[in-house]
Amino acid sequence: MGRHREFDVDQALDAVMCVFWQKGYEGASYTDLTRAAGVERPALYSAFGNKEEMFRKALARYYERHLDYIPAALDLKTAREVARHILFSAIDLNTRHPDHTGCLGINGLLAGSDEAEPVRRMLIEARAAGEAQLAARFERAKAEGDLPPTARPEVLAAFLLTMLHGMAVQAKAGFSREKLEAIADLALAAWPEA
Amino acid sequence: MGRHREFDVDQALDAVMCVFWQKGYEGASYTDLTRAAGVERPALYSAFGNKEEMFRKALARYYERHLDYIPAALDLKTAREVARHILFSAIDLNTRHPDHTGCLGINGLLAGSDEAEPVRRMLIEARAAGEAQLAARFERAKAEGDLPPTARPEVLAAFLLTMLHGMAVQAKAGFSREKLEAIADLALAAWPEA
DNA sequence: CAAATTTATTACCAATCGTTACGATAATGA
DNA sequence: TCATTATCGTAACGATTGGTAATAAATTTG
Repeated sequence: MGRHREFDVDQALDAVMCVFWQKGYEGASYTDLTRAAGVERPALYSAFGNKEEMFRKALARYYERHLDYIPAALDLKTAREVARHILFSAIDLNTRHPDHTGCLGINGLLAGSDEAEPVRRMLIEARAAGEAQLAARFERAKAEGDLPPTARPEVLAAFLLTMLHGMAVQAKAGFSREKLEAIADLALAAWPEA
Repeated sequence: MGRHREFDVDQALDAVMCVFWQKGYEGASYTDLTRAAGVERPALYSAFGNKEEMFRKALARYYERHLDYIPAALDLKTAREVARHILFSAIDLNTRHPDHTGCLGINGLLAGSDEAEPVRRMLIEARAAGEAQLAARFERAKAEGDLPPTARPEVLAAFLLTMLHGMAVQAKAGFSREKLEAIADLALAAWPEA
């Protein structure tokens, strides 16, 4: 019963996700968001809740649509393949869209007013969850003899994420895909051999 | 002639620098800045100009007070020593102050509204200048036989900065100094030997 | 001491922030 | 057809944003 929605909620969520991607959480105003979604303000509220919940939904979509290369990478055979796949997939993600470079999960993490701290914590926790997945995968690789006994899985996971986030920063600073790929190759040179 | 300033301009600049460090450019409001500086709003304007100019001055101070380890590192004997010194100095800087972790030069770089784009460009240019210095230093190292003939100085500089900025992100996410040091050691393992 | 000049304080400005009443509109069920 | 129900766009809310006039206080110069 009642009137039907005139806009596509999924499409609107994609649009606001891109705005958050480009400008971060606080940098994205409702004026930006409504313009991108092609929908007036109250429609966004009824569909997604307030700004923080809308960001949370956009972040979830980002993980499932654009960070799906991470679970895919975890299924690869060796730790090195996992690392290589993640690095180069991230480079592609960080540079493919010229109007929103870098990583949505990082762009809003570094700074913000006190009001935005719940969002920053949300991003920090999401990052930590990914790190834990990686560490577990490398732990398994070590047990399987795929990494040397001296390898420290949690350090390898942290190192890989550091490269990832560093490249996200460089991408925001305008680095080309080729330059990032050269960096990733250098990082892989530090990867321990079985 | 005229009345004297009742507050220490240098001290006030240090205070606002810390606020920018913690919250980024847009995340720092004048309410935050005046409270930190212990000075009313018009006094900040008369001393530093508007917010953007104040940030520029704070950034300049940050470079000369906290990023002075970079020019110092450039004078070291070998490229590896340069890299090592920069990495570990950055870790110290990123973790020494619990209330403003990470790097001021990065925290405001990733995201922001359209209004803040001049500041983002300012930070991007400052980053690029540092990268150019590093690349020149490693070029020299290659000429001096300190790096192998196959080494690519500009890639090494970019790699080092990627690690630096990645660690700045991790520091914002709460990484400990010990964890960052383990990561830095791993990065140095990728460094080419002469 | 008086004039001149600079700073400090208070109060205010227009604009924008995130959020929400409200009445009009459209689709359903009786 | 008519009442009900949900969504629409408009327009406004109070709070806060960066930025200033206006005035009081303080110090130097004549």
